[in-house]
Amino acid sequence: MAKYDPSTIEPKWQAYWDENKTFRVDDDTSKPKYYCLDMFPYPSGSGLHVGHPEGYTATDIICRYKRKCGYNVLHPMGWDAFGLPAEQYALKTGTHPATTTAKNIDTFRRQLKMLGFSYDWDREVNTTDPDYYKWTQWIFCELYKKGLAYIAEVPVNWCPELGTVLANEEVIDGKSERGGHPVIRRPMRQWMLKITEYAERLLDDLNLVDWPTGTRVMQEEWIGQSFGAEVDFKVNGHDAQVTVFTTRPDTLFGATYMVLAPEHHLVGQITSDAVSAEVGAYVEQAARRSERDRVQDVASKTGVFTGAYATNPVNGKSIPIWISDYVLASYGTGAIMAVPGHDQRDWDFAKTFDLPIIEVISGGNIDESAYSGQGELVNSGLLDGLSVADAKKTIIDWLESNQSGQGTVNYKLRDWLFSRQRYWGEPFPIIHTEDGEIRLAEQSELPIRLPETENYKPSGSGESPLSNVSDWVNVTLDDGRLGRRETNTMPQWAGSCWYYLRYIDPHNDEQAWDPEKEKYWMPVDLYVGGAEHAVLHLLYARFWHKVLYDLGHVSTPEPFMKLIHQGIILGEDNQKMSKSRGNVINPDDVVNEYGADAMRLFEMFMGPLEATKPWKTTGVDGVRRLLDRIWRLAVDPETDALRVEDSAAPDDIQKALHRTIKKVTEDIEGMRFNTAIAAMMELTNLLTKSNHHGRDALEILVQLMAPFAPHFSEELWARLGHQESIAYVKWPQYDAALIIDQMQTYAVAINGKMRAQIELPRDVAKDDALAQARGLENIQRHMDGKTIRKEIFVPGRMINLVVS
RNA sequence: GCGAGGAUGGCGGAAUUGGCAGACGCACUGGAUUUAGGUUCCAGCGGGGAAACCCGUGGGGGUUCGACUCCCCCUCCUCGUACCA
Repeated sequence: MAKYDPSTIEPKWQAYWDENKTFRVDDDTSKPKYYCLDMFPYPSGSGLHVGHPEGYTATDIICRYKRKCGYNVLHPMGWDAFGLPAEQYALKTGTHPATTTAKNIDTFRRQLKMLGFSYDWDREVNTTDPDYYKWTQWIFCELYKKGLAYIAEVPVNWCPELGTVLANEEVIDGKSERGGHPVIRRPMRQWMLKITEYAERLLDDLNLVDWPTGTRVMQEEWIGQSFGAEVDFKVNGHDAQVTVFTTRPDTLFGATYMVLAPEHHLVGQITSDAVSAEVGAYVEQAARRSERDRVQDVASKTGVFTGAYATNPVNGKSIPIWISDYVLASYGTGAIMAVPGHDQRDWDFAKTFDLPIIEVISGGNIDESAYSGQGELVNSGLLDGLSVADAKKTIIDWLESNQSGQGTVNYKLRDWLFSRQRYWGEPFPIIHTEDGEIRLAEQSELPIRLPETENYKPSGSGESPLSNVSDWVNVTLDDGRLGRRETNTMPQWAGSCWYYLRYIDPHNDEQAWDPEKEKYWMPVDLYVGGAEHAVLHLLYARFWHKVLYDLGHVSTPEPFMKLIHQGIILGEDNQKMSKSRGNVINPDDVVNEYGADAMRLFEMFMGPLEATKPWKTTGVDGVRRLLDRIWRLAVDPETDALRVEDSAAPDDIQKALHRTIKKVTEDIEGMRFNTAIAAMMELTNLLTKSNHHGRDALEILVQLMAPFAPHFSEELWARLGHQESIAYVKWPQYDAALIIDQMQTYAVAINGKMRAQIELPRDVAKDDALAQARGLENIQRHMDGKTIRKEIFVPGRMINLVVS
């Protein structure tokens, strides 16, 4: 082999790493730890696309670098393998989802190994493995015992076509995200997790983590904390009261009507006979539309008067009670007091139905629009003359002392719908006994395995296919009672909520993980994955983690300290890659043509990690050329002999070498891989141009390349005469003294325009520098006949002469 | 609407955070080597201009000796979100 040939050296070194367990990690607590986590993939049937290796290459570079810096690095990989596609494939072909999943995982693993990622494969986890989901079930038991899991009849997104209930995020425009089938709302018995109980801490503890601001903001908005008050309005002529939530209790005197959500439990009770038909029709119509549909049309307001009135506790005034779908049943109390003077939605509604509008905050013009700014309270009795902030305090005190309400904090966050009507998910460790008890499995009974079956069809009633497997569903308890297993399964999020903990101790069959190991490895230092998980996965995982923290199972309040989202890689046509557009790049093809190291380099060279950027196959030529050139610096392409000399590097090369060490080190730390590669290209260009083959220079360059192009670097390192893998060879250090220039090039400008350059000693005195600059020929020419007004001297950089 | 991010050569992108705009790479052009090249090497490559110079980082204003960088206004793009009381 004369030329650089990735197709022979890459498999060679992958085999070497496998055989020597080069990247196996021990719990060596004498070394500082670094836990670097990739979001594990769903092993789809189509295999890896080029987007996956982007994040994985970035973390692999960090990990390989950290190892060389003496860290004990945990860098694992696994499979988030439950999910609908394998089940749908089973329906179509009869292939068991486990078979499909195993096959897909084999493809993914092969592709990841092909790219030379330094995972500790002994720690691979698979969410569908009973030895894994045993502990997912165990965590559910812990949640249940803590009172955080409950059953509720909740209106859910029922998709008849898929025979399953979908999460809100899986419904787009009233259609299922997968397949585009119609979705309707229907109440169903569901498992819920009380994530709302953790709302405040999930919000506050965002301060403990180093996350992208966009992601933090999204989580904050999703949690949606707002401060306000609950106010009780007595319904006239009924033994009932309507409690509303408002963030503007200061505007209580401006409430001119109330609105209940159509689903509000009091609607039936308070509606007067005269309008019951009309109200009934409106309620029915609202029920047919999904919540998402209902909020589509923000501009126009609809609603119906119930015929009932309520009394404003603060002034005893009677105000009409309406129903409208602009009030959401699932937020706050499902009822509002309407203050059209100071809330645009209420204003729009009041205008539509000709309801009175009263000004209670001065400063706006309520004839034109609602005024939501600051101002002085007016028409508000005891609040008159106060500021908005003071009025809020005063009225909350008044409400509390008059038993008419209290200050509260409200959240947009809702409890987590945690059951799916599917086969291919974790079974709940729950038996419903004939006498109505909900019996949780003992730990010794876990895992509750998925039964083998040929029938994956949804029962149609809404129950999962598991209900078809009667000898699994029906059980007799030790005490002789009969029972039915829970037939719902857990959502795909379940397994991904805690996989990072299982990596710590993946083969433990006594417990989910050893607390001592957890203390050493947690928290995750760096977590890299797609921005599409900014809210759901990351919020759910944080929730579980906090519960586990409260139960003493983990030692840190937050699981993921630093978070980075890799950008999306577009097709060469600047469009999102998709099969239908035919612009998908297959990593296998790229590796075949250019090699894995070139693929890795190019993924990093394209641009900043977090940016969205288009793929360009000819661009791979550039990084491949880098590898070829470095190769030729070390190996004679004619004879395949090493052509390294032991001669010392001249000063300019020495300087460039140490500058490159500095640059690459800092860029890796800052995850600026594109500029790190550019720096190595510059060094390579210099060595090539200088025809320099010094051992010192080459060894350093190979070391710097090692995290980026690991096979290539191992091969050259070995050829350079080293017996050991380069993986743990100490990262090169730069000598700061060698980087300093004794002479520096200054730009000399007149009125800010660069007119000349001058070489000056590093420690040149200002006056000296200015004098020399003034003497330059081109400077003289530009100053001719003008007076110097000001002289700027920036040490090491430039001189600016201001003339007129 | 709201929130976050962005706009720099033909293209992807750099710019030590206020100090020589366009590093590095792709594409392209010219030259050398080669029987040949999707090879290698050398040189060029923002626009205008023989040149001196002039213009140039989405647009407009401002601060400054000096602005891709800071401030104000506007346009467009991408992502997220959407009556949350």
